Amino acid sequence: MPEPRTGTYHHGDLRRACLDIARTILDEDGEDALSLREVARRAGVSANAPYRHFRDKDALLVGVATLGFEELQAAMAAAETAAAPGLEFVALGQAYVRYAQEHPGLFHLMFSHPCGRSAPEISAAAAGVTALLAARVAVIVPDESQRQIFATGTWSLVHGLAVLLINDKLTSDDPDQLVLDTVITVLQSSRAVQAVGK
Amino acid sequence: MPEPRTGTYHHGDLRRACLDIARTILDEDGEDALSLREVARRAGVSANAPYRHFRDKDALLVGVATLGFEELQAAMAAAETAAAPGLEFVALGQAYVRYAQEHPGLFHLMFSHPCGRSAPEISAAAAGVTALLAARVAVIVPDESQRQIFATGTWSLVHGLAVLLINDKLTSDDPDQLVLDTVITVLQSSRAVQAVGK
DNA sequence: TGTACATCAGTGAACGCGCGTTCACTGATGTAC
DNA sequence: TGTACATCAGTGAACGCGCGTTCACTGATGTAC
Repeated sequence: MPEPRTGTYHHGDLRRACLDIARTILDEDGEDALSLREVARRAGVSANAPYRHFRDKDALLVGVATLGFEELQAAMAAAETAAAPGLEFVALGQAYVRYAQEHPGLFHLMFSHPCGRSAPEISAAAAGVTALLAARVAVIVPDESQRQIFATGTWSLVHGLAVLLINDKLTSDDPDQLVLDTVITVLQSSRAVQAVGK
Repeated sequence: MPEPRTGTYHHGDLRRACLDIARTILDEDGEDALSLREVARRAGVSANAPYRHFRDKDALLVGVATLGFEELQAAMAAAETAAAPGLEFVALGQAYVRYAQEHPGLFHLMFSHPCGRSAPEISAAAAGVTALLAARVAVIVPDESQRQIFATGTWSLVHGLAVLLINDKLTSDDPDQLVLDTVITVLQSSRAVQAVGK
């Protein structure tokens, strides 16, 4: 990571700086406050310097969203590794919700911005997250025919929690516990399904 | 519903017209396309005529979001009434997801716009929806201590499905079936929990 | 090692745009007498 | 029933703003010889 050589004409790593600044703006002031000009301003650079690194505003957004998915995946993977045996899946969900709460603006951009519908870069990064979930589901749901619906259901559950918490539609002083309680309910159901299956 | 008297200076019911037009813009062109000026334009009225009916742009948004919650509640109530015995809860979820898919822009405004955080009008309308869910939960989950977590979990699940479907993160050619499958999974869990409780 | 030159990453001024909002106004409506 | 007048719901022009983006430019960097 090349430190910006102060005093020089060139910035050092303006692309990276723009991405970081955009993240900060998103989380602190929300999507409406995120403009290319504001990013340039905070980077201490002229209004169109970012155009050397991003074709247009959308390209910046795509970059930030992609970064977000990669970070989310890393956070989830770390939580899964650190989890107590048997609680890996719950840990994934908790990390997911935690990330959303720590980066509400970014999370919103990642999942709700129109640019995410067309950018393959974002889709690829998002696929990393879902793959992580799918792998864990494969471990805890032996019945293959149940896996897809279980994965979709739990992902939706956790995503719904994240979104509702972010938007103050749900309040909890202990989101980790909330994820645990709700996900455990579904986990029990999966055992019930297996029992029924026998 | 007073029809606009064509040819007269006065519009008839500009307030209502603005709300309807705003809804349409939201669903057809998204939140970014929704401006007071565009609403006025489509209503065939001068740019500041809406100010006779809304203090500012936020007031219009609050009005639209409130309308949305009332409509959502009505749609859910109707679905609940029409449902086959035992499937009322699933019907509520299906109606919820269906409404989201039919009105993606509006749904997004209702749940994700900052103005929703401060407007008591919106909170009140949203409470109507959650009350509907809570009432049904009370019927199907006899164990009172389980009700809250069950209500939160299922709401999140259904909300997550809605959001992910709207944003193309999940694809399904039969959303009703998807809701049924995922919610049923949780319903089975509730029976499992009851069984365990005995 | 030194120099010429292509390329890269910035600058600063300017563009047109649509927006929210305000102003002074006027035509339409409805009510008191 | 007719009229004076207050009020309501519009008009049209204008404001300042920040935005995305483009232009012609220049200083810094790195490479070929």
